[in-house]
Formats: sequence, C-alpha cells, structure tokens
Amino acid sequence: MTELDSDADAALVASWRDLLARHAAASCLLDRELGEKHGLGMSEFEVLERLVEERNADNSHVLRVQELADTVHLSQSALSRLIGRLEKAGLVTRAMCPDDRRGILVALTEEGCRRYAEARPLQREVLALTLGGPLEGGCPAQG
Amino acid sequence: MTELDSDADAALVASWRDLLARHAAASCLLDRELGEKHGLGMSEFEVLERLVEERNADNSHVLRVQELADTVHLSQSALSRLIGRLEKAGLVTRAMCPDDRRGILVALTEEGCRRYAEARPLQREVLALTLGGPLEGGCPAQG
DNA sequence: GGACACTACATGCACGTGCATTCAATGCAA
DNA sequence: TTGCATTGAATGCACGTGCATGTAGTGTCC
Repeated sequence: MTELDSDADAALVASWRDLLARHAAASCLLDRELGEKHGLGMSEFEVLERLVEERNADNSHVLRVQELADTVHLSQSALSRLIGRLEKAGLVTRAMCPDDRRGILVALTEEGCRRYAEARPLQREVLALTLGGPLEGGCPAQG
Repeated sequence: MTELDSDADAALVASWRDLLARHAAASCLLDRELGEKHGLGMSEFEVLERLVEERNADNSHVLRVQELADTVHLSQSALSRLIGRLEKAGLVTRAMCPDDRRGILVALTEEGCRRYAEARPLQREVLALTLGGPLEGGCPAQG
C-alpha cells in the first residue's frame, strides 16, 4: 500500500465515522422527539413528507407504495408495515390502484397532513441542531 | 418564515436526505458483504477496529466497555450483547477490571485480530464505493 | 460501621427490521 | 385460451436494538 493509498484510506474512514456520528445523533434524537411529542418515528415522518410533497392538481396527495420505496431507505416489507401503522393511526389510507390491481395507492388524510405540519418545525429544529454544528456526541447512551 | 429561512430549511433537508441515502447504502452493503464473507456485522467490525487501534506497549488490545461505548454509536445494552457475540465467536475475551471490579475489560484475541485484518480490505472497498461517488441508489430493496 | 446515592454492566421485554416466502395480478408465448 | 415467468405487496420468522430494570461494586456522609 502506497503512502497515497493510506492517506486516502484514512480520509475515507474519517468521513465514514463522521457520517455515522451525525446519522446516529440525528436519527436518535428525531425518533425520540418526534415519538414523544407527535407519536411519529423518523421514517413515518419521512413518508408523510414525501406524500405532502406529492401535491396533485386536485390537492390530493397520493403515491404508489413502490414510488415511496424509491425515496425511503427501507426494505419493501418494512415499508409495507410502516404504511400499515400510518393507516391504523388514520394518517393515510390504502386503496387499490385502478391501472394495476397489484399496486396499492397510499393517500394522505387530512389528519395526516395536520400531524405532519405539527411535527415539521420540531424535525427541522433537530436537523439544524445535529447537522448544523460540528457534531457533539450522540444519543444511544441511556446513561 | 422569511425567504432566507426557507432557503436554509431546504438546504438542511437536502443534506439530511443525502446523509440518509449514503448511510443506508453504506451500512446495508457493509452488513451484507461483511456478514456473507466474514461473519461480521458493521458494528462488530467497528468494535474490532477500535480495539485494533488501541495498541498497548505489550501489544495487547484492551478497552473498557465504557470506552468502547463512547466511540460506537450503540446503546449500552446493545454494546453489551455485541461483545457477547464477539466473545462467543472467540474474537474477544472479557475480563474483570482490577481497578474497578464493576468494569469489564474487553481484549482482542489473535483470532479477532486475524478476522479484522481479513475483513478490512472489503470494508474499505465498500466505503470507497458508497462514499466516494455521488450516490447511486441504496440497498434495502430486496426486489 | 451503616445507609444511601451512584456507576458499570447484564438481562427481560417489546418492537421495528430484513430475508424468505406467499398470494394475487399482469404480461407474454405457444 | 392455457401455461409460465414476473411483478407488487403482505406475512411468518429470526434477529438486533433500545428502554426499563436488576445486580454488583464504589464512594460519601453521618
């Protein structure tokens, strides 16, 4: 291994550890805060946000499960269950896709829109806190 | 909300999504590759790496559990169990801390050192692949 | 010395995740 | 049309995680 190789290696590892630290801090705090104050997990919030961004002409917010899967970093099964939780909470509804009856359309409800709007400021606050500064020790440490 | 606020907000969200994407791609691929080819998870590798870096005068590699907890982003309980798995696999040993009999000293074994050395090139390769380029779609998508 | 708060680590438990599988619907070929 | 591979999503299962708690050891104040 040449000098340059080990330098590149060290830089890579350093950026990887920085990534890990920031992700841990942000996702842990997000899960805790959103869960406590809005009954949402980090990924639940992300899914709601994708739906909110998908504003159709008639002001409905509808996405196919597969389209959601492209933007949320979850396995297909995890996403399926997450949508199940959101549905049970009344934040989205599931409907069959008329074009392709295998597909499922996920639609944001009024309540879902409201909960997202309520949670959003807190989420942004946590992001600013954990991604803004030059990292400051993370969450999982119940001590 | 002013124009500047929403700009800052958008930038924050963009960097957050980038972070999520890179973390998902890297951690998923790491877990899969390290697991398949070396029987290690991402966090197991990280713990071994911290131990390897802790080279004492007598060439032993020993760290207290709490010291590990500071650098690995896991809860105390998760770390305890992770060390249990490493111990069962013969990659580390647990010993009581003579100074403070509450503490546990975790020591890298020969086998642990070997496994780390074997896995390291692959880990670096995955990091280069997922952190080097400008992201390219991630893992959790068993389709 | 005894009581008490605190620390370090382990463990019971509930939960979210991914993998493998299943089931229904679709598309294509013969 | 029948037969078969493929796709979209749901489900059984095992596993790793975090939270709350338990247990042992330490330090302090009286």
